[in-house]
Amino acid sequence: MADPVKIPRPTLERLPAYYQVLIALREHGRDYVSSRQLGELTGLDNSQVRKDFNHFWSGGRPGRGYRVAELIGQLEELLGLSSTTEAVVAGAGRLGTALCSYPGFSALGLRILAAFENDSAKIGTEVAGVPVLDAIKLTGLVNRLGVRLGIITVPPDVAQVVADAMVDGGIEAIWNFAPVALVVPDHVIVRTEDLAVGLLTLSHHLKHKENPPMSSAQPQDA
Amino acid sequence: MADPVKIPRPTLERLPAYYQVLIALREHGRDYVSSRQLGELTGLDNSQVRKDFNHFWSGGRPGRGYRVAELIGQLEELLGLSSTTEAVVAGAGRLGTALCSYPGFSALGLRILAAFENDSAKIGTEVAGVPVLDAIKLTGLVNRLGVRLGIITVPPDVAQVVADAMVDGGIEAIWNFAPVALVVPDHVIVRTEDLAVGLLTLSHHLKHKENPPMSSAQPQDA
DNA sequence: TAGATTGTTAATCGATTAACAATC
DNA sequence: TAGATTGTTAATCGATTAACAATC
Repeated sequence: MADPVKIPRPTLERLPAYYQVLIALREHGRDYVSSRQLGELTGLDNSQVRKDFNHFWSGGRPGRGYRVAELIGQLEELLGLSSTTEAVVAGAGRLGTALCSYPGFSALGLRILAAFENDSAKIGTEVAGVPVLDAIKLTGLVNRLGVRLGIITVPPDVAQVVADAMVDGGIEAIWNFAPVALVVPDHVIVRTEDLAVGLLTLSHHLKHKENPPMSSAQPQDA
Repeated sequence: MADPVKIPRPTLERLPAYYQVLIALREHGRDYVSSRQLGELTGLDNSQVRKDFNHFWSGGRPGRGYRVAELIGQLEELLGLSSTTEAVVAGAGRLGTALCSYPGFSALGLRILAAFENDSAKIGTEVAGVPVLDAIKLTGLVNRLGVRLGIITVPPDVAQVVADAMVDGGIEAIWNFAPVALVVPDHVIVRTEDLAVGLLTLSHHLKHKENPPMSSAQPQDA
């Protein structure tokens, strides 16, 4: 396991894009891919592609490029896709259920064990095979099963309470979809997925029509 | 309107956080706020807070700070919140309907006019007051109403087709929730909201438990 | 006035891009 | 071998942080 890998955040956030492109390349039967091709496919500089990979791996073959299967394996190892991550969802509203049934997650190694709700009408039902349980059971179940990741899709005003319950149960990472800054102990990591950021970025660009925001990649065919 | 404002992306992405905190401060009846307080509330450096604001406004009062109401007004103007942005959603699945009923959007000036679907069972229904229409009508309606923003929540394999239909209708900005890189003309801006990025970032951190990802702000009370 | 906090310049830090010798 | 592409160092660029005179 010994893994002192320290990846810069910008690099880390680009890795999923490489991963998706590589999966597609593998499906097309491609054996090797060069940093230049990968750069075209993701809209990134080829020099940056090489630099990104070299943060965790230097297995490219000069003159040939990277072996697709090998690179995928490295990324899966690094990103934790080689093992399953179990998670619980707090909130079985529209967003919560959308996440429970999001098809891409299983391929990314995410397994949602249960959703938690206050609304008694929903308790006892199932969403896409995920049982909806009473919110008061959250801490206990998380603790008992040793779940490390909690996903929050409840309204903003109760998000902190839910986060506290998760932390009590031993959750180590929180994926927060409520637009609030959560207060958690230092050992717990939080990633807030604030839709307002995306929306406001777009409406700002719409208003001052000029340079585009991120991810306007111009992929070409492989 | 004359607005040659050129805001660096990192700054632009922090503005929504300031905005949310400011709204909360206004509700608490606060008149003034300093860059130091704002920094504590958002987890950012106070120097950075001032620098961010000075990209578009230098209306702070030395010795006092920023007038909350005034700053909110500036942000609303800059981010395009002072006017409504009309949008359509392609895909009335769980994620599409979740977005249609997302309560925070109206406060951000977003108005979803319609959702579009292929599934005839859903066509003709309503989601949170938003009519679900036949997908073949997308281009026509977008064109007729002059809608500028399109939101894509369809499965990855049809996302490009949907994007093309939007572009044909005259859409200028696409908020893409499908994990694919869309190919669009230069004048159309795309923001892809890829959940894989968030998930993989978290699972990576979980695996190599170390420094936390973004937005672990430690807000204090105002 | 004295104290606080701004706007802005300068110093630091880190990330991106360019360049190229090493090597398949 | 000749051609291609890597890994890595150096150069550039831009963003963050520190510092402070101006000013309310």
